[in-house]
Amino acid sequence: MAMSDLQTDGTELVVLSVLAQGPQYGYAISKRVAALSDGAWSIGAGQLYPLLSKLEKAKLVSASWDEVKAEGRDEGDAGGGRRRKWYRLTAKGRQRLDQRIEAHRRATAVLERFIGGADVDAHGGVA
Amino acid sequence: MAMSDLQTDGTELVVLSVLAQGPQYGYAISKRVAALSDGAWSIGAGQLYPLLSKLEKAKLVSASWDEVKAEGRDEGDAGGGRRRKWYRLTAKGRQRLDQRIEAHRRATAVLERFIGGADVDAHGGVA
DNA sequence: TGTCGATATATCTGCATCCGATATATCTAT
DNA sequence: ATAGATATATCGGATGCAGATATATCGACA
Repeated sequence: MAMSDLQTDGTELVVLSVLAQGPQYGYAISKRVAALSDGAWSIGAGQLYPLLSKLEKAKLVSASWDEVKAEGRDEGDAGGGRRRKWYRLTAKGRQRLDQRIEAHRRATAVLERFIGGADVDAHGGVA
Repeated sequence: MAMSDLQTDGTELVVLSVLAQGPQYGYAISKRVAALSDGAWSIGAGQLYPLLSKLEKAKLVSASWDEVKAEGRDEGDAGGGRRRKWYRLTAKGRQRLDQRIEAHRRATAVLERFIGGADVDAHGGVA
């Protein structure tokens, strides 16, 4: 296992986490990421949709287009455009998420060993 | 700022951390990473040397070849091959390391918000 | 003496990912 | 009518990862 545990698709972990809180459609996912991170993170469309496709092919999520009420729309949702594709986590996706969370915690713990050593001002000469 | 804060060269952070504990040459750095991570991580030569070159060009580290004692070698070092290139952290490199550490801590804190939500079994149907 | 494995540095290259740009279309508000 | 937000999707340049390859020295063992 190479160093890449630190990174290997951090986006996947975040998207899977959002989906663990309930079904969402793509655009809402990107908004949720921005909101939960206070604008610090953003997932662009060019990254999100390929990722969702990949997750769908891997059966980590299942997807379905919603019924479009062309007119009507009596409900109070001020919501936007139609043609929404909803994604929900599969059991397999939930397992993957748990794996990724555990891998992340392990990687963070290991990294702390490196950082901990570096935090202390323990070096001699600085050129 | 995109999601890539989570990753953006985790290798650089690790190498800089190792160098913060004192000057090292390339091969020793890769061994130290393996040792400190209990073999969980490894930095291949194909990744390490280009990175060290990059860090040197960016003046984050300074490098110098050691004097080779062709014969002699009275000291007790059982050490291996010659032609060692030693790297040491510069002041600029130390600053970069501190930045990277802080960025990592921020990113980890944000990620915990996502994971924290996902940790709780708070989703409805699993397909 | 001869060969093997470890030490040591370095480049090349295939693959995947990141993410800005582009395309299309609908809905809301002014 | 026009602009901006909503919504999905693909393309392509830039970058990074990591295995393969190349070269050379040193210690150990038969």
